[in-house]
Amino acid sequence: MNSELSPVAERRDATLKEVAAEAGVSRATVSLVLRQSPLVAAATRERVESAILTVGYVYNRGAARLRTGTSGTIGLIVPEITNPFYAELTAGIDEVLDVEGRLTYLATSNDRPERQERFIRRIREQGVDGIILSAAEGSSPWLLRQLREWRVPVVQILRSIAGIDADFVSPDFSRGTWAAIDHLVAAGHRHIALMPSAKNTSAARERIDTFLSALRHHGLGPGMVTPGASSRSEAADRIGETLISASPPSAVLCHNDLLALGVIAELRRRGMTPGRDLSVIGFDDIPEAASSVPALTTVATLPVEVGIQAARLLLRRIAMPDGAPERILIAPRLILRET
Amino acid sequence: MNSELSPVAERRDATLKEVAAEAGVSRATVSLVLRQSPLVAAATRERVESAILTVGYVYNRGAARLRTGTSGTIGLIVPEITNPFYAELTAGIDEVLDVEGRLTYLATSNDRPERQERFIRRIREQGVDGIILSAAEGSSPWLLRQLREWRVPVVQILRSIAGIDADFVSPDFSRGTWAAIDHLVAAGHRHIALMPSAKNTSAARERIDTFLSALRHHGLGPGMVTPGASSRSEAADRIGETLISASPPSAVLCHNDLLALGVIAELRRRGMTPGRDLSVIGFDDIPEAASSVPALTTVATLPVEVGIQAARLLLRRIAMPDGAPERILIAPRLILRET
DNA sequence: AACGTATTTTAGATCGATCTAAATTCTGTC
DNA sequence: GACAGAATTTAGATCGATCTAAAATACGTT
Repeated sequence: MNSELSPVAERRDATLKEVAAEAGVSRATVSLVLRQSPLVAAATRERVESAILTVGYVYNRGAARLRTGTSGTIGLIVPEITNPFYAELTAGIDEVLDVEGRLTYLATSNDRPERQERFIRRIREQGVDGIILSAAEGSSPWLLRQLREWRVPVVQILRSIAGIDADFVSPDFSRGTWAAIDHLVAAGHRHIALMPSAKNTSAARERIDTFLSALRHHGLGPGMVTPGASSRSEAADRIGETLISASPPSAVLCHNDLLALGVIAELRRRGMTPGRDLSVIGFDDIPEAASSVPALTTVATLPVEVGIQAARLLLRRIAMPDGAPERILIAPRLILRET
Repeated sequence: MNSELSPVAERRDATLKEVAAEAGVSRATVSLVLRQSPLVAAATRERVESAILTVGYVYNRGAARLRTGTSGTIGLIVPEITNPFYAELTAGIDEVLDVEGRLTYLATSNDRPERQERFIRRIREQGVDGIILSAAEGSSPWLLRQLREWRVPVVQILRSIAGIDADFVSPDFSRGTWAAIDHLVAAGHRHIALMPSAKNTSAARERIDTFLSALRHHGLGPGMVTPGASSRSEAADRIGETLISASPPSAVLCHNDLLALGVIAELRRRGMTPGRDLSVIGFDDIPEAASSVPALTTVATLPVEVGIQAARLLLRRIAMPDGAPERILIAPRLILRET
């Protein structure tokens, strides 16, 4: 290298002012061109547009936000992005926002409320136009009230914080649970167990309640709920304990596919055949469900669709902050495979 | 409800000015308090801090960026978030940025360069401080040169655009490939195939080149490279075609675990035993690899670690824009299971 | 050519923070 | 109590856009 101290060029992006100078018009005119205003004459517009290219202009959205109050961004908070369900959901959201020209801030809360609140504070500082929230386990209802007071549009997904009538998009877990139980009962099962999530969320509680009602409706006793699990291996342990109990079930409905796959693995380890010795049904229909051996029977919850609907609802809410809250439930589909 | 037209309160967030009024000091002083300046007297600081709470102040980072030129955000571009590898990588990045107090814009390019460029333009308008990029297939080298000219710090991950000496973090695919081939050769295999990705990326080409060199090194002919695949089912088709060829291989190394799982599924469908009739090795060690039946032998590429290193490197680069480019390769681990 | 109307363009204030340079207040000393 | 020097506080300009209200220009009639 030649110059030892080569001073950083410190080239800042070109601004409106430079474009205006290049095109020989005022800043206000350039601004009008940028916003596609019909006010400006065709010839002027062309001159400005080529000036924009020659000076390499970059729109400064932060500066614009100062006046317009909108940033073109939204925040997405999920418990964990490594869960395939949330990954697909994120893809659905991204699809909608991309065509709308908006950007997404992503954060994973790891189900820790304080991390979630930290993130919310930060995106508020950035001036997000709205938030899609799958609340961390243990989030306080106070949080949602706070957000409402701040007038930040929020759409909740999958999990809803109790006691507040807010926008909400989710698979219809209740309907999915009914479908699974009806199917098992029709197949002759009389002793059915539920393996719930170890997490105490609205989505988990809803499934337990529905499970119990469905069994009662079919006249099948109080119903057996195993201890909760939150990973494959925990699910394997739980099903192991359950199988040696006094009256083991002939079918088990699991909170999600990961747990169901854990159950299957344990059955095979014990030389049992999933689908014959114990029927297993999961929730979600993650890619692995179709390709596992044996293939998993499951309730598909269509995460991409949930994401798309959530994004669309948020956009509507941003446009109409005082409209009535909506509740959108995506109908799940029972997918019969081998277990 | 009582008031039919309840006019939207249009309550904007409180600003520095209001805090200043409440605390009886100037805006400048409040600003100093916010930035933890040692200049301000303890008593004043306290007064300001309580004023901040009582008026419900929200820092406006957009306004600050106008003066400071930094936004506290970075952009992350991945081909697809639904790939478990990228999901874990994202989690690693998120972990680092959370403790650093920064926010992440997430976008998925779906391997479409125009979508990728659209996203880059948008985050530039927002003034991102840096970008972590896993370039879409077919990205032009021009893009990276452009970014450099714009002086946006960029760290590439996994895939690197040719011809430019830039910051790069990736699993050491070459080393992983050697480890897998050495293992197969030591196990007695003489006819080894590679099933590459259908995508033409640097990561794919590197694996093919290394595979060929490794075989040559072991004196095992030119080496057999099957047509590429990019999904489980494509992998199944490809391996089907390969098995009926004149001299079928006794082992196959796959571009990633998803392809390897597709291969295994096809073998089972044909009544063959993976690991005996055909050895199969994947790349990545996604969660499913450990739990599939039979469990998949694979080269673990430690996505979380890659994410963490990439985030740290980007932060270093933002702090020192003109430092020498770094290349960080994460050593993979061969995990022997049943295939 | 003069006039009224319609079309374009612009000057200057503004959004909410930071920065600079200067003003103010506080200390300790004599 | 006056003064130098340190510690604290502040007025006002500034970042890059948008907005308002007014100015400049063009156009069609008579």
